[in-house]
Amino acid sequence: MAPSITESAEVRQIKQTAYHHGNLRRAIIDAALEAITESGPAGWSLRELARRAGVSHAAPAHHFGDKAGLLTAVAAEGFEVFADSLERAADDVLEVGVAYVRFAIDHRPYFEVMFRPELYRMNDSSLKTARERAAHVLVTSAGRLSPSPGQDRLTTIAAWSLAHGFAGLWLSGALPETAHGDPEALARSLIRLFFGTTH
Amino acid sequence: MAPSITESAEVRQIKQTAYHHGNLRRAIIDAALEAITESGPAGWSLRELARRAGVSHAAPAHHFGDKAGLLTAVAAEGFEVFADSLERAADDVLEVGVAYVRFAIDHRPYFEVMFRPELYRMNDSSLKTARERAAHVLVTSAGRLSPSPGQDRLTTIAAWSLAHGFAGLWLSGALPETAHGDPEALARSLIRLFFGTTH
DNA sequence: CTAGCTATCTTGTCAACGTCAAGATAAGGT
DNA sequence: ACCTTATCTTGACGTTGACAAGATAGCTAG
Repeated sequence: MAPSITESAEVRQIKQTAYHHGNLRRAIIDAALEAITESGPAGWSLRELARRAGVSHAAPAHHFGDKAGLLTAVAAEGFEVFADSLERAADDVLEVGVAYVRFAIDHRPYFEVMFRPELYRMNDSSLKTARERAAHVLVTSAGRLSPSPGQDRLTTIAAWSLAHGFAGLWLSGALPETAHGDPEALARSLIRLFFGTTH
Repeated sequence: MAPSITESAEVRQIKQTAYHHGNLRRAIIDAALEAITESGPAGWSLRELARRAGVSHAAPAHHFGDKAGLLTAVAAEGFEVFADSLERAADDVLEVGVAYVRFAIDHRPYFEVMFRPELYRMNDSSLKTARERAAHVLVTSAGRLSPSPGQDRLTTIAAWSLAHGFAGLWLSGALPETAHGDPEALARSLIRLFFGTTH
């Protein structure tokens, strides 16, 4: 550290009084993810995020425009991580479902924004492409499970609903006490129960 | 103004300038349901609801305490309508699932609050009893579907997840274009697909 | 190396918000 | 007829999202 000549990036990261933050965009998104984890996608303010990042109250606006803009960025990033996770499991249909549930639990703040379209702007291009990338994995992998050729569509929606519903119920704490334990293992059992014991 | 004899209830309902509203609690909840339908469970203000009901900005506080109090009342009422709907279908397991989805779509504003515990206070007693009443129907009816006696718990969670997930995906508009049409008929097909053709 | 250009951040402001406190009004029982 | 209580209003305070204008610094051309 402590470079002698120029105000390098390292110095800027350390001293909080610097005029330029260095990577405020990332810092605000990270602060938003933290805040969403603590109190949901609406339990915080832009000004609070700015305070956490050590900048003035109007600084975030330059990067995101407004609150919906920030949530659009969060949702877009979420769909990208989501699509990556699903694609990594795309070979095995069971694992796609497990990856769906694991994403919701491991990346809860993303998940809580992504499926709440009224919070952000769905016409964002990077968001749309990532979203379609994730949907593609779901449709192609779940279609393989179809018992009869005419039921691809139905089977896909069913598998998707099962994973999505379990994730949502788990996150909202609505499941009865008997459902405690490891959510990933439980999800695996659920999917197996439905699609036979092919795995 | 200047009523001749008595300020009857009819008069009070008509003239908006009356000091007492008549049934402000109901009016505010109804206004909240409307506002949630239009812009989600966070896209409105208490003051806006007061304006819609034609009362001053602080009037709602007397009935609900604060915003979370109002949302608690909405959630409690929602769980009661929900439990009623499920109980009415409790004979037929397939119909319980259909009733679940239909409630989410027909009473969307309730549904959007009920499964977001961070919005309200879960320790409300009337809310808890209605919530347990609904859960009881789900557990007992879905348990009957279990293929083997040891899998009651898993079967219940699976059926619940399927209905809940389909409802949530439908409401958020996340399903692909191929899934358009009548959601109730689609839900019926989904449940049949999973639990065999016993119906 | 320096002059200016542009991205980035700050400061100041505004209307609207949730909440509280204090007062006004009406309803209903004694 | 009174008066107690529930209901609603008025006014205020600190906070919020958004906007406008100014300050600062990194970058590029000359």
